[in-house]
Amino acid sequence: MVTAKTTPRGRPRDARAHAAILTTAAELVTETGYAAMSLGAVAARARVGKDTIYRRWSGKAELVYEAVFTTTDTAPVPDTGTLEGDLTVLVQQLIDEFSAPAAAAALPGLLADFAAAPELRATIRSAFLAPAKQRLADVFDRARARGETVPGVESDLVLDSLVGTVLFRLGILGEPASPRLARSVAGIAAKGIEAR
Amino acid sequence: MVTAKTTPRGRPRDARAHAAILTTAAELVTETGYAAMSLGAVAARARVGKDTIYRRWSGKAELVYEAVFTTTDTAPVPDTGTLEGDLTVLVQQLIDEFSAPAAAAALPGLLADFAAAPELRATIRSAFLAPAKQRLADVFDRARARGETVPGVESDLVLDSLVGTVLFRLGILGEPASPRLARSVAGIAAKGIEAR
Amino acid sequence: MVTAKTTPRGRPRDARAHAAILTTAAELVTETGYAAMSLGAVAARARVGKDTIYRRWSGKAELVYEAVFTTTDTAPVPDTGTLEGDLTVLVQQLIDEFSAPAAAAALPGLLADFAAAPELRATIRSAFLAPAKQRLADVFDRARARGETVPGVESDLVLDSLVGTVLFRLGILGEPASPRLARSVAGIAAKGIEAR
Amino acid sequence: MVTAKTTPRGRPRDARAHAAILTTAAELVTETGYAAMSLGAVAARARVGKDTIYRRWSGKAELVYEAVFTTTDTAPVPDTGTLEGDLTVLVQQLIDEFSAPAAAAALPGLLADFAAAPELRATIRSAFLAPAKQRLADVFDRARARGETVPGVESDLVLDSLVGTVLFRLGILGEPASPRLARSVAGIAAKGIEAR
DNA sequence: ACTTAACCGAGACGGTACGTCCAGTCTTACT
DNA sequence: AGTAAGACTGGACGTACCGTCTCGGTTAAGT
Repeated sequence: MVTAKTTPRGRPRDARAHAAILTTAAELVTETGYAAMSLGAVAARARVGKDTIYRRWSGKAELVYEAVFTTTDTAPVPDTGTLEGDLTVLVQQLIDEFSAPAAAAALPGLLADFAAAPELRATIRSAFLAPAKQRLADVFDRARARGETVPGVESDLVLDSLVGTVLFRLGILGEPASPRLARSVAGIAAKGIEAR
Repeated sequence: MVTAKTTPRGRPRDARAHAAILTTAAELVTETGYAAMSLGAVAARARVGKDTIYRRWSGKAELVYEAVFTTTDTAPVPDTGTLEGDLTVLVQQLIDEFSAPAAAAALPGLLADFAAAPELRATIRSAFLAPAKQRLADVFDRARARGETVPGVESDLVLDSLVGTVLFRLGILGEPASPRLARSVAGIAAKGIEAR
Repeated sequence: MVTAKTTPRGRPRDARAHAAILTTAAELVTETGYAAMSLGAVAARARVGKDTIYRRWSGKAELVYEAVFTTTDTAPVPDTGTLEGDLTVLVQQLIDEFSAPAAAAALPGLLADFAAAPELRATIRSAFLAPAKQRLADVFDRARARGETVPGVESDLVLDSLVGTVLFRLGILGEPASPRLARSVAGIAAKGIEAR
Repeated sequence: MVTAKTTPRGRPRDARAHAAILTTAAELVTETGYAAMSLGAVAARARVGKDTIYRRWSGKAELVYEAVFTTTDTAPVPDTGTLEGDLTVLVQQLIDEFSAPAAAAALPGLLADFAAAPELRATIRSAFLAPAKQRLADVFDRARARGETVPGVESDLVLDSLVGTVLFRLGILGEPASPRLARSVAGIAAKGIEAR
C-alpha cells in the first residue's frame, strides 16, 4: 500500500483548540441539551473562532457525536460461560454507555440529526454500532465453540434489537436504567435465539 | 364526573382552519422533513395566521404528532392462533405505521423533541404507545386462554423492545422495511417469552 | 390624482422603534465612525431586532443617510443683495451642515458606499443635493432680477464645484471649517461666473 | 544628515513578490471594487502569503493607494500662454488621472479609508496632491512672469477646489468625464482669480 | 338591533442562531 | 530574515425562525 503522504503545508492545526472544542461541546450539551446548544456558544466558551469549528466538523451533529462518543469503546468482550450471561454483560455495557450524562443529553437530538442527513446515516452503522457489533460476533463465536446451538443468526438484526430497545428506553423514553433491564432484555434475546 | 363545561363565548374556532393546518403540516413535514419545517411555513401555506396555530398547539412537536398520527390506530387485534403469528402481525402493523411517508419523515425529529421536553415525554407512552400496548395485552390474554405458557411477562418491556427495534431500523437507520423483518423480530420475541 | 391607498394589513410598524433606530444610528456613527458602526450594534443599543432594521432600510448606507441628513434642510434661501454675498451664505450653510458631528463622522464612508452602489448613486443628486440646488437656483434668479449678468450658467456644475470643494476640505482632508473659507470659495465662484 | 543605513540582515525582500502584489491589487480593485476586494484574495491571486503583504503595507488603503497611483505623475507642466489655458490642461490631467479604470474603482472607498484614519489623512496632501500642487504653482509663476495679475492667491484653496470638484463629479457622482468639463471648471477658476 | 368576546389573517416585534467572510496575527517548514 | 501556506481569534454580515403582539375585521351567542 502506497500512502500518498502529502507533506502538510502551512500552519498545522492546533491540537489544543481541537481538544478544547470537544471538551466544551460535551460540557455544553450536558448542561443545556442538544437542541439548545449552539456552535457559537461552544466557540465562545472554548475561546475559539467559529471558523475553527467549521473547519473540522461539518455541523453540530458531527461535533457532538465525536465529543460524546470518543471515550472509545474499550469495553472488554464479555466471557461468562453462557450465551445469556455474555449478552447480559453486553447489554449492560450499552446501558452504561448511553446513560452517561453527556450521552443521555445528546442522544435524542443527535439521532434525529443523523437520521435526517443521508450522508450521516451510514456513520451510525459504521462508527456508532461497529464496536458493539464486533463484541456481539465474538460472543456468538464463543457460544458456537462451546457447542451451544446458535443457528445462522442474523447478527445485525439481533444487534439492532438490543441497541434499539436500550436506546428507546433510555434515550427516548428517558426511563431510568434499572438493574434488571439488562438481564430481561438479554434473557429474551438469548432464549429467542437458542430456541429457533 | 361533573364536566364543568364552561359555555364558550365569542366566535367559535374555525374547523376549516383546524383541518387545513393539520393537512398542511403533514404535507410539509413529508416534503421537507421535520427539522426544516417551520410553523411560519405551515401558516403561510394553510393561509392561516400563526396565532391560529399557537392557539391550538403548543409547538411544532404537538402539531406534527397530531397531524401525522391521527389515522387513528384502527388496526385490528391480530388473531392467528399462535403467539408467534399474532406478534408477527402486530410487528407488521408497527412497521406499516412507521413506514408511511409522513411518519417516516416526522419520526426522528418528533421523538427527539418529545424526549427533550419533560412535559411531552409522558405523552409517548400514554398516547403514542397506548394503542399498540392494548393490542399486545390482548394477544397475551388470548395466548393464555389457549393454554400457551406466557409467564408474568413484563409487557411494557416487550412492547418497548418491539417498538424500539422497529423504530431504530426504520426511523434512525432508514433501512427498508423488508418483509422478513416482522417475522424475525416477532420470532425471537415469541420464543424468548415462551422459553422462560 | 388617484392615490391607490392600499389598506395596510397586519400589525403596523412601530414608530417608536423607527425613531429609536435612527437616533441610535446617529449616536453610534458619531461615536465610532461609519466603518466601525455595525447594524448589530445599532439593533442592540436601540433594543430592537436586526430584522426590524433590515425591514426598513436595505443596509448601513441607507440607514445612516436617513439618520444623519433628516434634520431636514430648513436653511433659508440667502438674500444679501449681491450674488457674491448670497453665495457666501450658501457655502456657509453647506459648511455648517457638513461640520455637524454626526455628518462629519458619516460623510466619507457614506459617500463611498453610495458611490459603490449604482442604485444609490442617483440618490446623491436627487436627495442629498436637491435642497442646495434649489437654493442656488433661487439665488441665480434673484441676481438676474437685480440685473446682474448671470449668463446661462450650468448650475449643476457650479453646485458640484461648491459642494465638492467643501466636502473635500472638510470631509476628506478633515481641515477645520475656517471662517474665511466660505468667503474665499464663494468669491472665486461669483467672480468667475460674472466675468464670463 | 546621517542616513543610519542599517545593514539588512537575513534574506532580502523579494522584488518580484512586491510587483506581483501591486499588479494584482490594481487588477482586483478594478474588477470587484474597493470594498469587495480583500487582502486575502490579493495574496491568493498573487501567489503570495498574506504576511508578505502586511510586512510592506499597513493595510488595504495603503496598498491600493500605491497600486493605483504609481503611474507617477509624470504629466508635464502645461504651458499654453494663458492662465485659463494652463488651468484647463491641468484640470484635464486630473480628470484623466481619476478616470482610469483602476482609479475610478478605487477612489471613493480609498478616500473614505484615508479620511477615517488620522494617520493617513496627512498623506493625501503630502503625496496625493503634491504633484498637482507643484504644477499649479508653476502655472501661477508663469502667469506672473507674463505680467498677468495673479494676486497673492491661496493656492491650496484653488487646488482643493479643482481637485474637489473633479473628484466629486467623477469619483462620487460617477458622471462621465465630459470633454467640456475641464474648460468649464478651469474657466470659472481663472476668471475668479483674475477678477479679484 | 346591539353588545360582547373570542376568533381570524397579516405581518411587525425582540431575540437568537445560523454559516460565511474578512481582518490581522501566528506558526509551520523551507529558502 | 524572508517566504508560501494556511490555521488562529474575533467579529460583522444578512437570513431565517421562534413565539408574542397588534392591527382591522369577522362571527357567533346573549341580550
